Amino acid sequence: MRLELPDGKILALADGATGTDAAAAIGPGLARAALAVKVDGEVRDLARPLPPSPNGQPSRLEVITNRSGDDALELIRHDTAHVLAEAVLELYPGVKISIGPPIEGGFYYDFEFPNGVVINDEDFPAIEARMREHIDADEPFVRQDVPVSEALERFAAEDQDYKVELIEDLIRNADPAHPLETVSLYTNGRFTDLCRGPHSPSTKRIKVFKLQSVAGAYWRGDSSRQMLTRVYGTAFFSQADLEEYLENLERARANDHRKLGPQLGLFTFSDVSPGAAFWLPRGTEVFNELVALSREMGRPRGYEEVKTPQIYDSSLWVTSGHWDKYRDNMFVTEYEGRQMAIKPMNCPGHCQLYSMQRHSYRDLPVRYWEPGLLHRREPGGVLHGLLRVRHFAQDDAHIFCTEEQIQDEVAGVLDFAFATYEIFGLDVRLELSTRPEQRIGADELWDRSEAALQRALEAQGLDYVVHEGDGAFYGPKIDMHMTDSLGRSWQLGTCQLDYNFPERFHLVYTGADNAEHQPVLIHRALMGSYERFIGILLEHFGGELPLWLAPVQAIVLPIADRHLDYAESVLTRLTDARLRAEVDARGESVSKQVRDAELRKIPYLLVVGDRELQDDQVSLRQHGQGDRGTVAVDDVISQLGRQVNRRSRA
RNA sequence: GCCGACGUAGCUCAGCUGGUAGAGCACUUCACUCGUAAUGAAGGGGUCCCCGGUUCGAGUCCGGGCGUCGGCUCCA
Repeated sequence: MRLELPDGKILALADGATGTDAAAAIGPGLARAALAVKVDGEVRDLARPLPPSPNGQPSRLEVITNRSGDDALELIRHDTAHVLAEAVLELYPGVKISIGPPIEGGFYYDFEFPNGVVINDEDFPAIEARMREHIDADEPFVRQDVPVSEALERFAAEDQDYKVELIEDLIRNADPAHPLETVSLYTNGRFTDLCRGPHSPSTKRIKVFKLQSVAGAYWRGDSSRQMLTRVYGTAFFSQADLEEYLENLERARANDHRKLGPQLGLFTFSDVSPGAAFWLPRGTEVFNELVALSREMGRPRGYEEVKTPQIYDSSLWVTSGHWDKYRDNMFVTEYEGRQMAIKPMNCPGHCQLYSMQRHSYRDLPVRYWEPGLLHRREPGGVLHGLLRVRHFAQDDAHIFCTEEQIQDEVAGVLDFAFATYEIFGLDVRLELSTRPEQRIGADELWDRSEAALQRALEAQGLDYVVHEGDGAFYGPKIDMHMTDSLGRSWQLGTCQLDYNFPERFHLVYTGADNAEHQPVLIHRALMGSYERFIGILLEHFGGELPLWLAPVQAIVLPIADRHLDYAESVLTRLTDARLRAEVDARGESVSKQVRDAELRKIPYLLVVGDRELQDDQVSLRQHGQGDRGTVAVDDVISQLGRQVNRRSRA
């Protein structure tokens, strides 16, 4: 067989040659360092025969070593997961093992511990020590392809119910034309696991590893099933790499908005209202700037601001379908014998508002925008700083349009979204979510809606992934996602196409034919919730918000008390120019004032002393950039003003 | 909601095996009036998350609740 190496050379080997043979043929050093081979993109064990190339062309072959980056890390992390299971089985007799894949940054393994056994991170040292023994023992990973019946018997005999279930599912899900005959098992030491592979040659290839945390995780991700104990860990080829990884994690934690927010005096939380932020004056400034941005950008795009009630009769929620599907997640109240609910979303209110007017086709699209306050009864376990709250405001709009206008409107929403994200330099990922199992409306309407959204995405040549079944109960949607400081993904914007609410609310417009027609509804939010958006922004900027958004844009630092009057006069001029500024009047040393202002990440520090006072100047210092020299007060004001007006990011 | 951990001053944390609470920062006052990342001294400040229990005695042990954190499930 012929193989093409990364440098373009062609390697000829006998048929049936293994990955080991290939590595050895290239060089003895490589053979020693080899962990696996990658053939036409598929990572395979060294010991396995290389697959015949599909079309007579040479297969592309790459030998994976510890310098192969993620491919190599994934291998040893998967190896480490096996060693973890091996150690846990020995230390906790009766434990049932389920699955243990490599993941971004590490691996996990899920266990069911025997009754009454609870483990936590205090148990890690003992488990790690046992793992270390197996690694030092240099146990080879041996692959065996065995008949399914044999595998089933084996795991049933060991009471490994989860493995039995996995094999049974593999059998069930196999292509009927090619029923499953064998499954692969990997053995290292006395431990054998059902596993697709691949693995490195032996446990000795794991250099450094660390168990990180335990967590609960449902078997097969199904909340109606057994909760297992998941142990997370990671592995690297060197101690230095591990340490760098841990330091990065630590740094990311410093950028956590839950830390930055209170630190910068933006918001806090209190037990008296879990899941709802208390916005301090500085945070409220930031919040209001974002609302102003939405308003300012929406106006020329034809959005009209409206205000709708917070609390509605349950009949409205029955009409919208929320009463059936989401009542448990709404705050319900009652007075004067009427059942009421606080709005968890704005759409029913906007539909109600639309329905109370007459609309001509000439008026469409109607675009109602409202930075509406919403409350959702989120279960306690899901709350997360500003990113998942019970009380929040959305930059929510509802577009009522004709079917012919859908393409343009969705395109307009996407343009608006990208224009917004561009201001902050945010990269978003697009997801198209299609009809969920629990839904309202005819399938034919869903067909049209999904197709329309897909066309809009493709017309603009945008990259997106499809999430089957993740749509809203009333329509499919395009979601825009961002990642937080710890790599978790959060939805910001959404654009949802809905034929259902217009029908349920009997929405109409008068067409050119003087007959009544039903409009289509587009739900959209771009920042998502202002709360979540601020959380993401704080992490994105590491707390160093751009000048236009900074809660305090400039602080005047008097060198001595005799400069206080001058400092105050500079402050007045800054404030008159609509800049958010302060004077540090504490009488501390300049060094101390500078330090504190830098820690508060205030963009500009204006130091004033005898020299500046004389010439109507300030000594300008920019956050993180140091001294910028002496500048006339008027120049500072106009310079900052320009920067604010441009909403520049620098 | 589920699994695990945690909950001490505004913040960050210390408080060993139960004997009635401590530091740094912040804050107040006084002195210093200072030229770009911490001037010094003194002082005020705590239902040790809440409710029960064990005990002569609970911040510390036990049970329940609430909240937070890490995950899982969910997220209109």
